[in-house]
Amino acid sequence: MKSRRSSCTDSGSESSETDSKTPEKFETATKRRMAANARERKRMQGLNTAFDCLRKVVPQWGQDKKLSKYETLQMALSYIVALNRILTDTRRHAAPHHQWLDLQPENYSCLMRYEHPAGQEFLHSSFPYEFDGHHLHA
DNA sequence: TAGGCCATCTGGTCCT
DNA sequence: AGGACCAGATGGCCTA
Repeated sequence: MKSRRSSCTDSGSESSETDSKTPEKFETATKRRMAANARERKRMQGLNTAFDCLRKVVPQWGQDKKLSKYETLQMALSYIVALNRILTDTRRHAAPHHQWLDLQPENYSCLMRYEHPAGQEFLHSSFPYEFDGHHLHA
């Protein structure tokens, strides 16, 4: 755990003046700030854990380089779109005796919760990578 | 050394 | 009132 700030740390030295008019108020404000900082650290750690989980299920460029957060989100998005297309194509060509393949959208819609700001149009954009089962190729 | 990425702090806003 | 969430600021680490 490294502290990135040298000038203002958990000491709460930047509490507002109104909160620190008396030593008691200063102390409570400091404690509140420290507690808030700790909560924020924990929240961000949870977020990073979620990113790590996502990295494990998303195709990687290679074993050596870890995807950045932004890249992870972009890759997950593209990957989901690609999987959705595979499912759609499979359903279209599946023979009747392959009913296990005939998934209904509600059965995998949990994978499609992401809504791109650009709207539904995004879902029809093409997956920009080739996936060989383990790695992606541009 | 510049730029990218990241962790942390902080104050504001919203929600319970 | 207090916690969750968010975005901006800051500064450290790493790589080309």
